[in-house]
Amino acid sequence: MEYNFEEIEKKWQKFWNDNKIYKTDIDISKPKFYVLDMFPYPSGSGLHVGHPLGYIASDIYSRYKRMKGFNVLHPMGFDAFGLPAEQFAIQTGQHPAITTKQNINRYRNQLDKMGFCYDWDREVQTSDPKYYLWTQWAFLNMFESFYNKSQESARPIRELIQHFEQFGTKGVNAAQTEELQFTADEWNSKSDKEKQEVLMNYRIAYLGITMVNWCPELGTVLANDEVINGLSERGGHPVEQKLMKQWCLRVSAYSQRLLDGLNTIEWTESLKESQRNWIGRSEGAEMVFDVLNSNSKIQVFTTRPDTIFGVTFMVLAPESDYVPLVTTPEQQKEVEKYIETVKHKTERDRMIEKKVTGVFTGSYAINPFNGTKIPIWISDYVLAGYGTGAIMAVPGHDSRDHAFAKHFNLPIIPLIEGCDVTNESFDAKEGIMINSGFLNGLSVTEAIQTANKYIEDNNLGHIKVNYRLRDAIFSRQRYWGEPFPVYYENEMPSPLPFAQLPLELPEVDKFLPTETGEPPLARAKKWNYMGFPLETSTMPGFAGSSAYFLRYQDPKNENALVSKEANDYWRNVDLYIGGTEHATGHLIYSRFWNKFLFDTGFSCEDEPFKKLINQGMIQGRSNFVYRINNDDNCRFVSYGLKENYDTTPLHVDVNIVENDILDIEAFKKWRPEFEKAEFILENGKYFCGYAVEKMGKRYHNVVNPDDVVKKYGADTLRLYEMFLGPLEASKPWDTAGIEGVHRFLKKTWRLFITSEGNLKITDEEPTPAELKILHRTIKKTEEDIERFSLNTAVSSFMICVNDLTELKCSKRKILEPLLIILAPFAPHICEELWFFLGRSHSVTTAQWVDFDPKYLIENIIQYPVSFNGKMRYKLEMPADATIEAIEQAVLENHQSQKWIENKEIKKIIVVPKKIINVVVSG
RNA sequence: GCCCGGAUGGUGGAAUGGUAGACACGCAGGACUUAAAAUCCUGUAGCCAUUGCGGCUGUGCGGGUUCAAGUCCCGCUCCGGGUACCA
Repeated sequence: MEYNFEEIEKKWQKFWNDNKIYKTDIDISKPKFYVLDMFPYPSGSGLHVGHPLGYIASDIYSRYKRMKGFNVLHPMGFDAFGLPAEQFAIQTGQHPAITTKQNINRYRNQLDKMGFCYDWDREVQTSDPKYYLWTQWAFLNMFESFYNKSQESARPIRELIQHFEQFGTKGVNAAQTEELQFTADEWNSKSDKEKQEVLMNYRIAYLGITMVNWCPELGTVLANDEVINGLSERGGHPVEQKLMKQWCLRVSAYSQRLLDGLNTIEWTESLKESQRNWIGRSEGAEMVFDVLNSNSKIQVFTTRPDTIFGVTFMVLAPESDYVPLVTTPEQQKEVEKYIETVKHKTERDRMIEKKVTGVFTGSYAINPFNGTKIPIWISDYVLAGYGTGAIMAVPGHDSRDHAFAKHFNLPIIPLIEGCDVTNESFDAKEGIMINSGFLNGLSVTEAIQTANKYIEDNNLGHIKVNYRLRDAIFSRQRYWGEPFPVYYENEMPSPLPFAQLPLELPEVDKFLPTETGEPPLARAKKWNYMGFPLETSTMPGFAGSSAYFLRYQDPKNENALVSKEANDYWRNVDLYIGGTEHATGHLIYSRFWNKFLFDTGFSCEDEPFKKLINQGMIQGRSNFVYRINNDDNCRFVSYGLKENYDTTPLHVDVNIVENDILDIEAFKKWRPEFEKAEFILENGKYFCGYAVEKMGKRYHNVVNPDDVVKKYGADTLRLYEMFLGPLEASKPWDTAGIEGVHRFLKKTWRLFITSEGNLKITDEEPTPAELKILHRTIKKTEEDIERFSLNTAVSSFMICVNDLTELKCSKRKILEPLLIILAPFAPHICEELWFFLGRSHSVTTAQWVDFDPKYLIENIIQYPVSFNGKMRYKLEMPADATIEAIEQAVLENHQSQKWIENKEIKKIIVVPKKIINVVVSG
C-alpha cells in the first residue's frame, strides 16, 4: 500500500477539527507558552507559497512546545480592514464587508489544508464590531489620558485638570504639543471650550493641526511608515505635505521607553536597530541666538555645539514661525516667492531634485559665543517638524550646510586640525579643534562637553534630547476602517459614552468622498449622536492590529478587552513570527499601544512580544522562454542555444515548467498565439531560463500552496518549506528539491508498511546501533527546533530514516519515538502511522520523548591527529580515556611514524572528543 | 550618504575556532523491468594519480592572530535589505 497523503490528510484534519484537539483553555497546572503569527490581511489573490513559511515554523514550534508539556496558545485571525477592499468597493459598488468575508473564507480554506494547530475558537477579525469595540475603547482611554513624564506613565486627564485648578501649569511635567503657561486663576476663568482646547495639548489621543502626508489620489492622509520614497505604500501614488486637523496619538511621549524596552526583548539586532533609527534619539543642545536690531530670538537645536565657532549662517525651515519675524521689508517679496514654490513641491519632487535652493531673509543673528554677525537664510533642507525648525549652519563640518554655502558663496571655516574643507565638509566627530576660541586644542568629544557646559553656565540655552519619532497621525479619510467614537458639540470633540460602543460603520450609497471633499462617512444618513455630528474619518490600518494579541487571550469577553485572569495567565507573546516589513509600523505602534494599556492597568506586561523571529521573504522564481525575433513560424529556442539567435525573453507560467524544462504541450495551450509554436530543443528538451523576482501575477511566477498540497500533500509542503533554507533568509521558491522531501516521507511510510499494505512493525528489542540512531536524532531535533534551525532538523530526519532503512529496522521501540519527534513537522502522516501502531490518542498531543545520553556517547572515539595543523592519521581511543593517556598514545605512535622521527614534539594539544594536535619542530 | 545583513560545488544549503561541502536537488553509471514509471545501489568541489595506498589546491579579494580560521581581527570588492536633507 502506497502513501496516500490525500486521504490521510483529509482524515486527520477532520479528526482534529471534530475532536477540537487544539482547543486551548487556561490550565494553571501547566506553564503557558504563547506562539503568535502576524495575522494576514486577506487580499483578493489568496495565499501564495511564501505566506505559510512563518506559519509552518510557528506551527512546528507550537506543536513541539505542547508535546514538551506547555499549555500553548496558538491563535489566528484576520487583519480585515484595509485599502484594497475599499478600492474594489469604489470600482464595483460591492460592499467591502462582502469582499472581505469572501477573502477570509478563501484564506481559511487554504490554511486549513496545511494542517495547522490553531485554536480557531479564538479567531479575531478586526472588522468585526465585537472586536473593534475594543479598538474604539482603547482610543477613548487614550483620549482621557495624558502622559506624566515625572511618573513615566499615562495618567487620567482628570489628574491634570485638578492640577490646573490648583496650580496652573506650574510643576506640570507632561508630554505636550507646545509649551503652555498659565496660572490656576487663568485656568479657572477659561470657558469650557477654551479648557478643552488646552487639554488637547496634553491628551494621548488628540486632535491636532499638523503637517500630514496627503495623498490626493487616495484622498486620505498617511502615516510616515505608509509613505515610501515619497510615494504611498499602497498604490505608489505621490504624496504631498499639507497642514490639516487630524486625530493623532502621542507616540512620541513613549520614545524613551520604546527605546529602552528594546534592551529587554529578544529580537534580532537588525530589527532593534531599525527601531532605534526610527525613534532616532539624539542628544544635543538647544541654543538661543539674538537677532540683530530686533527683539526676536531664534532657538536652534544642534548635536555639535563644539562647532559653534564655525557657524557662518543660519537656516530656517520655510514653514517656520520665525520666518515672518525676521524677514525684512526689502526681502519680503523674494521670501514669499520662495515659500510659494516650496509649497507646491511634493515630497517626491524634493527628493528627486536634490537641488540646493534658498533665500536670504535680510536679517542677521548674533553668535552667542563670539558675537559675530551671521546671515539668516530660509531653505527647504531644514525641516519644520524636527528640533526647532531652525539650525545654525556649520559648512565646514556638515555636508548639507557645505552644499548650501558653496551654492550661495558663504564662508566655510575649518575647525579641525589638518582637514581640508574647501571641496567637502568633514562630518566625522573626531580630531582636535582649531579656530574655536576657548575650545582650541580639545578633542571633539571634550569640546562638545565643554561647549555644553558653557551654554548652560551662561544661560545661552540648555541640553536637550530630541527624537525623530513623530506622533502617529490617526485619521484616514476612508470608509473601510474603525469609526471614531467621537461626536462634535460646539465644534469640540466629545467622547461617546462607553455604553454606546461599538459605534458601527454606517451604510453609505458610495464609498467615495462627498462633493465637498468630506470623507465617505459624511454620506451616511444618520451619522450623529443626539443630534450632534459624529466624526467622519476612520482609524488607520494599524489600529486594529495594535492589541489583537491581547484579544486572543479572551476573545469572547464582552466586558473587557481581556479579563484580568486571562491576561495574568497568558501575559505576553513568547514567540512572534512575521516579516520585517512591519519593523517601523505595526511593531512600533503595538508596542506603544501595549505600553499605554500597561500604564492604565489593562495589560500586565510592558513589552508585548518577548521573542521575535523574522521569516525571510519567499521570492518568485520566474521562467523564461526565448522567442526568435522576426520569425514567421513563431519559434522558441532552448536556453542553451539562445546565443545563436536574436531572441526576446518572455515570462512563462512557472506552473507549466518543471526543473526548468518546459511542458511544450501545456505551453501551446497556455496562450492561443502559441498554439502553432515550434521549438528548437536541446537533447529533446526545451530548457527555460530563470530569474529571481518578487512573487507576483505580472511575472507569472505565483505558486499556489493548494497546487503543491494537491500534488505532494501538506506534510511535504511543510517539510519542504522548512528544508528550503534558514527560516530568516530570503530565498526563491524553487520546486526542484521537493521530490527529495516527498521521497523521504514515502521512505518513512515504507519503514512501517509493506508494499502489500501489511504492518512491518516488530516488537524485537533494538540493537545499540539502532538506539544510537534514534537518540542522536532526538537530540538533534530538539536542539534544532530550539534554535529555529528547522532546515537542519529536516535533514536529520532524512539521515535517520536512511540509516534505519539500511538496517532494515522496523522495530516498534525505535519507530514509535520517531513518530513523536516527527509529528510537529509532518503531523498527518505521523497520526496515520501512529494509528496503525494501535495507539488511540493523537500523536500530536503525545508526550515528547527525551533522549538518553547513554546512547549518544561513542565507546571508541576516533581522534584525527594533526601535525602542525595538517591531518596525518586517526587514533582510536576509549571514550573515557584521560588526556594523559591520549598524550602517551601519541608519543608511542610517534616513534612508529618514520616520516616524523627526526622532529621534536613541542606540544600536544588534545581537544576532548575532537582532535589531537601535535606541534613539532621545523 | 548612513545603518544592518550576506558571499562556501552545477544548484539550495551544512559546519559550538578542530577531518569544509552534512542533507537534498541535478548529473553520470548500474540493478530490477519487454519497456516506462516507481524503487534501490554506486559515483559526484577542482586538478593530478586512478592496475597502488594517495597527493596538491580550495569557503569573494588582500593582510593578520592561532598549533589549527569558512568561523576571530584589520583593510577592500561585489550583492541584498532598511533608511534618509533628523542638524
